[in-house]
Amino acid sequence: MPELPEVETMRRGISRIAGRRITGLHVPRSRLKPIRFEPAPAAFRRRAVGHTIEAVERLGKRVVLRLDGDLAVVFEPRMTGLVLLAEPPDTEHLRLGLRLNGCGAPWLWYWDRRGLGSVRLLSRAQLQADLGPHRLGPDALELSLPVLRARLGSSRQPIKVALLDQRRLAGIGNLYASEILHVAGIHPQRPCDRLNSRQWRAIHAALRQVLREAIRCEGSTLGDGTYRNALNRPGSYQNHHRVYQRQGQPCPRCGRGQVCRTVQAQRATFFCPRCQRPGRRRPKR
DNA sequence: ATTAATGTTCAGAA
DNA sequence: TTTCTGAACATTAA
Repeated sequence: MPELPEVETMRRGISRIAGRRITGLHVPRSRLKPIRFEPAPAAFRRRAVGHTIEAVERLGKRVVLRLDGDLAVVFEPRMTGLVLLAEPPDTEHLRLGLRLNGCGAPWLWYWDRRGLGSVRLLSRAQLQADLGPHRLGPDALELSLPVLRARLGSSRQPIKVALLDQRRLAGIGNLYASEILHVAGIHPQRPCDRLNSRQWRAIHAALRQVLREAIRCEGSTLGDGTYRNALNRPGSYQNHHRVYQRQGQPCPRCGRGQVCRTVQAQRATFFCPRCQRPGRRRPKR
């Protein structure tokens, strides 16, 4: 579930570790199936220990520690991964600890309940090959309106589905796609290539508004309570959700429509059928 | 007890 | 080229 706002919150929460050196690695033994670890823990330890964290960055939905020596540690939380400076929620699902030099919180943890995420140590070349611009589109937060339109405008995909494509633009996931389109007043099934300039402007504005507000709230902690910031505290944007997982409830915008749940590309989509009209068919000549 | 649902990414197919 | 489908995994709710 961590999407751009949650991952950005993680990044900010651990940014203070910049300048510290990795002095050790702890990989808890567990009965669970191990997460994707690259390279294997022994080689990871050999190559990472001794290097200094020069910067803490975000690439789409991933947290990247830039190390000296052209190395990078990439955390990819996918569904349930957390990057923490505080004590993890439990030890059962703890996957990795990085010991750092200096006083204060000397451990950086990676915790992942479902274990779909990964931790990788990559060279600059590997990072470029795996997460370069041909694999990841421009960051959703820094996207200008013309770039947004250039990257989505000619697609025949429904707008909701296109917003989730990380090669087109990076950072938006299932929750925020529904929220953004509700704020923009656009039906999620509308094909990209049939949106007009006014509608692209609305999507661009809504995208920025929703993501910024969600970051301010430190992300959304859903019902299962999995997502936490780096200090193991929940976000609060779930209290501002307009449509996500609110099917059957009245639309907070018009007050009259009932929020609908549908499925697109095997993912749940939420929208108000009254505020988000499918739009007219192409005018007859 | 079984099944569905959860959301992200990738491999492989259409 | 573009788009679509299923699998990966752990847990909870129905």
